[in-house]
Amino acid sequence: MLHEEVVGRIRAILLDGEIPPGARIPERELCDRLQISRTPLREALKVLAAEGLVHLLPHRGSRAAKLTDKDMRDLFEVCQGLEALAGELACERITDGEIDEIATAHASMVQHYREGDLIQYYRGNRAIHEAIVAAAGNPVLSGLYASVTARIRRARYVTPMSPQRWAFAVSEHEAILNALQRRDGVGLSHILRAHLRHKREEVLQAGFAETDGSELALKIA
Amino acid sequence: MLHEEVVGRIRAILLDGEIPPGARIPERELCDRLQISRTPLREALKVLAAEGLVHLLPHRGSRAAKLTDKDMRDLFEVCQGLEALAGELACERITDGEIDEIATAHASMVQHYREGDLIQYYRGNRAIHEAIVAAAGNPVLSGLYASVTARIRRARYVTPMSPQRWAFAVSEHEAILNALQRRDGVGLSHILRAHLRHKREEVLQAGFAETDGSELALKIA
DNA sequence: AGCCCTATTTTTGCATGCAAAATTCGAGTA
DNA sequence: TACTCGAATTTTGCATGCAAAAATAGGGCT
Repeated sequence: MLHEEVVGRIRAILLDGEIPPGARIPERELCDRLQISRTPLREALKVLAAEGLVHLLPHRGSRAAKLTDKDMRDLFEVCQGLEALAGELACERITDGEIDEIATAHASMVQHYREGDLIQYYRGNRAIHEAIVAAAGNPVLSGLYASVTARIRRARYVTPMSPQRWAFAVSEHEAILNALQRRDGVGLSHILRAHLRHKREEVLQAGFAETDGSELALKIA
Repeated sequence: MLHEEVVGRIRAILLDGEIPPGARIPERELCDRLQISRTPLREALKVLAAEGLVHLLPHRGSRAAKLTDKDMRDLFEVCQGLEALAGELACERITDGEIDEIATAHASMVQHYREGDLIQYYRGNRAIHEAIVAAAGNPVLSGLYASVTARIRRARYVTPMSPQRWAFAVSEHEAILNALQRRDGVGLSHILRAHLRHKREEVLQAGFAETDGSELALKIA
């Protein structure tokens, strides 16, 4: 198994919440599961620590990172900046074909909205945001965006929405598509920022800051 | 020696160009120099690879990353976005005391300009940009900024400037300080973007894309 | 019982060793 | 001389083992 694959698999385990935020990362257990020894596992953990997904405590092992409200706010803030930049750049560089693809994805997402399928709606939603970032044609930007969005993915794409809020989010997406089709970079960047600001308020209001295992147990109980 | 220290020291070696871009990273030699074994060294190299400072080639070791013109453009583009965001946030959050500190740093930088001391000018310049980012009060942003700017540091703060260009850069900095003092976030973000765009054009025009050891040898010869 | 101090166990962090892959070197050929 | 093919050497990637630190358990004390 390649180094990048190890990193990817552990990342997935963390993002899925299989190891809940704040919980200790069972080194030995992961070694057994991934069929690797401690050396490559620990290499991967250090990389994930640099990404912010893992906290390393000297001589005390590693824990799945736990996001506070402040972390969440900071991450959304940066995400707004990155998507705004991506929107502007995308409008300069996107091809007609790519716009058509996004329009198709948009239509499909709206269909899921009409059907009330939140899971599929979120899936399409995320694909659109990622397509816009990809259209910016800047791999550095794509990389930072991937790293930042990974950390807020669950909050962003799991939080339930009120019918009003959902309807409004869809209308924002209409505006996003529209600005993209007009290649209005400044307009698109403003809409994206507002769109994400709203999402952030929603997430924080829902109290989605991550808890450690014990608090989680309390919440579930 | 702590893990973070190992990463830091290797990063410094790479940023100083002691191991030139494109050159092979001599594992054994670094082990001797840092007085550590291969295990912690390799952990650090994987982290630096995730940061983009090192390229890992499976079964072929690691090399100091080499920036192409495109990489440089992409990095500056993202840097523009990050500084613009930082400028807006800073105007919302910066204290009067912090503004005074930046004003002092600015005055000192202008003095270095008058004295024609480019090295000291760049040092002060960098301190101001970093202070603005710090004033944004967003550690996630600060982290990404640090990582992006590290990669373009040499290009950004080493390229010589024509007298006209230097004078203009100073005038841009006057405007930056002014916007900050007026807490004009939108204005500041525009100035910062333009400022960085000009710097990027300058750097690319100077042909600062990084070369590998052999090309470097040719340039020096 | 509650608390603290010590002995045992577990876990961490790193050096080392070994198999596999890649690179280098050299002999043989054209 | 230039080139190719193959053996020797070096380097990489990982499993393992060991010393040090931390967590845990247990016994004695108040």
